[in-house]
Amino acid sequence: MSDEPALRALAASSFNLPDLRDGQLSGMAALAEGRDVLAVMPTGYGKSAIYQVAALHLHKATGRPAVVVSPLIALQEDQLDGLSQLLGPDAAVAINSSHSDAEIEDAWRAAGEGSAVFLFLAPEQLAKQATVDRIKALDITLFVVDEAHCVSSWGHDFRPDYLALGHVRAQLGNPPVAALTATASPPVRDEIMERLGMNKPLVLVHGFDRPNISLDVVRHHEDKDKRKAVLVQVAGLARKGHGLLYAATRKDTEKYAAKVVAEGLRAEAYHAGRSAGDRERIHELFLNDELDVVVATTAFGMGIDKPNVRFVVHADIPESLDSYYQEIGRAGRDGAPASAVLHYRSEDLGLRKFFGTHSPDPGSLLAVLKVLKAAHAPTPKSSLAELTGFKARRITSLVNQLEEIDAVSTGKRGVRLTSKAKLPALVGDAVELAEARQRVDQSRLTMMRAYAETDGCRRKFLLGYFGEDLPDPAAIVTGVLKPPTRRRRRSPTAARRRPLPASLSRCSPRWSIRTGASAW
DNA sequence: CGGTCTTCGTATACACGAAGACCGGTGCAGTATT
Repeated sequence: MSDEPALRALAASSFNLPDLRDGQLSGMAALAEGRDVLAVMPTGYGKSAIYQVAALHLHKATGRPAVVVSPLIALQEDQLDGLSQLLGPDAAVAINSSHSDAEIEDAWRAAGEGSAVFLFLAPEQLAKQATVDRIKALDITLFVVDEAHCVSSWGHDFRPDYLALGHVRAQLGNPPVAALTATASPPVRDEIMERLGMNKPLVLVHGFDRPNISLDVVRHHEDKDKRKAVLVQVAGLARKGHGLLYAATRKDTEKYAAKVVAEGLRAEAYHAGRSAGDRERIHELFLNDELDVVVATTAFGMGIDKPNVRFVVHADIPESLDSYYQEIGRAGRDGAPASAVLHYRSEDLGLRKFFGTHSPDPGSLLAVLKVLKAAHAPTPKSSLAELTGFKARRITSLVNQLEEIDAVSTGKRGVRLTSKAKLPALVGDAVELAEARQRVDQSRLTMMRAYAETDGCRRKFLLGYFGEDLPDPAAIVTGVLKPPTRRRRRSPTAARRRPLPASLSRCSPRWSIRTGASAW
């Protein structure tokens, strides 16, 4: 902990952060000492500062950079801008498809020559062995995984390269990992730690309880009635403040947006089918208070930090409480009252089941195994794609599945068959795993459904979901007091003491989780 | 799985319901085309 004063000074001098919040300093210190850190904190809490200050500290000592894996190019570029303003033009560089070859070479050079403190990449870049080799040569100080819940929620199918990050880290010589996320229930945290091969990480969980957000569910029988009620409610809320309406499909975002506009309000539909220009424009308008409502699919959200969002209404149920918490967490960041309302019909669960279900594919698994068996040597994924006729992404997904049952392993020279079992037996195991995953998806949805259908206190339900496995029992505290094992001084927390909003008055305040930091 | 759109049959109303097909989220990278 000897570095703490230096880290504190660096945070103040280089990042304009004279006051650090709970968990920030201990996270920085752990990383600076070479310990893995999992930080679970809402957007705007300051979790990025944890790795940024630590990386700058380590860079000053060694001249070597930190790698930051970040899922969206737009997010990377935002962070690049911010860091460049604070630390100078070359301090942060990015390797992604939005840059020319020349720019990318400049970035590598900046990282190699010691001017770059941060090297940003998407996980797909790390699927290329040449990229991993170049990073290995940089001897990086930290391996940062931003939006780490993507490891669990996107990794299995949508962006399978997330699952390989643990291997990448191993190939890099196991540098300390900083995994950051705004929401992760205990099972998701476990999966992040396992996938990234984290070793006794410092787990920091802060800022979960958001007492200024009221939680409501409106149940409906008929689809038509639900649509009307959503519209009436959003129109009413939007006359008093800005907010978000989440819908499940692109088409519905367009329909709702048109109706909200017909009510005389400023609204736009936002989804991945809109042009990059439109998406950027809508984002800007919303941040500048020039839109009353953004009607969006799940495409809208990551990286959005607007303090005065007054409501988040869901026209359709999300696929998990993790997603729901992340989405409603965009409300009320300024601490003023905000509403989160879920409009629920049990029939809406059908669409979520459709989205979540990925049936196992025994034929494709067998095809990959056959090629590997015939090869007798490590086969690069690119060759596997050629030999089987599958696309590279499909190969990554299939190899991930086979790797999870220890049928194959991925090394520097490619994928090889490591199991001596008969191929159909291996396929059977992989199918069983896929089915188990379907059951997990199902149980996540079941929890979401239970939230929608509970007659009890929803805040208690939500905090129970996220906090049930907090390692330190003292982390669950009574009211808003800090655990007695920590410093007795009460002034900082007492100052934050606030009465519960009327809508939450039925809730037992002892479920208020103020802080939970612990060593695992 | 449920909602929506299309087609078709009925049977003579210029519609209307039933049956069946189809569609549905999130982004990277790399390639082809202006």
